[in-house]
Amino acid sequence: MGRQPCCDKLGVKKGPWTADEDRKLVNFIVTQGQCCWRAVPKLAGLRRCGKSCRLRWTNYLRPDLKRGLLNDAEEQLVIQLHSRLGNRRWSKIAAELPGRTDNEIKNHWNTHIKKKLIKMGIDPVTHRPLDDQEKQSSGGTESENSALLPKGSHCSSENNSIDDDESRPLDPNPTSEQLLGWSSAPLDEVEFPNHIESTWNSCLTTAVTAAVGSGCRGDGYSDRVMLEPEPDWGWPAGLEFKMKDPIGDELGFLNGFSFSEMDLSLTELGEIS
DNA sequence: AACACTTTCAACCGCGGTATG
DNA sequence: TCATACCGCGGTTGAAAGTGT
Repeated sequence: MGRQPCCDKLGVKKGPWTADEDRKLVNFIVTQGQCCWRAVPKLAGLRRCGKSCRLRWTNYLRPDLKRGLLNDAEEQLVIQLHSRLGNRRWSKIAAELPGRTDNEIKNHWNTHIKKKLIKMGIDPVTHRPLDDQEKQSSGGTESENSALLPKGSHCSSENNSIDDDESRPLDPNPTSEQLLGWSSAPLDEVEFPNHIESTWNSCLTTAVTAAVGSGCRGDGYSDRVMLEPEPDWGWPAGLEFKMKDPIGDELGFLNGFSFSEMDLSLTELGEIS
């Protein structure tokens, strides 16, 4: 003996919502609040299934929703988060963008961002340059195939914006540095010793400490830390510290923090050399 | 103006995890 | 403990709007 069914499938209306249905649903939720969705259609006088009501409310009628296309900053944040979380975390991505729904972000990704990335020569699934992947499939070396995750500055307006000027011819074979807007110096890769990989926090702390010591800023990711030189400091090369995440992506991540803001000593630097 | 084709996005579907009886 | 419904999620669909010829 289980629960009662959510709704009688017979007589349940499907398809686009009418203004009258919207009004009924909004009136009900505004006056009664969100209770169990199963009861909503009946109490609100709607011939809809509760699931449909919930979807309509969360994706369209909620008063705190923003309208219109995602702006540049939101788009960049989506790209950044998608590089870490992938397609299976739209709800987590949406949680980082107030007023936006997972459905909206998913749609925007599929209709706009994906195409822009492809046009820029970046694989929207792996976030690596497409030509790098060709090299990899034809036997490129590990260093040639350095993974490139977009970071805060990756798509910033000053360096490498995803702009709307689609008439401008694109470099058919952009280098990874061009894609990132970094200097032409090669990336360094530091493999962490096993003992440092004992926990995510110790890895991150060590990498961040190294970054501070190197005069870099950057972003923390679930499985790596991307480092970029401060433009004014004249640091010669971008650095990438690659590390495993022993815990998994459920641990959370750090959004666009500045290394210089973190109070870390430099004593752990020796651990990665 | 008319048609074909493409793009957009709201809504649906089905699945997995959780709650309930 | 088990069967079943609820909930939330990601993937997909299809009607409407937009664009090209």
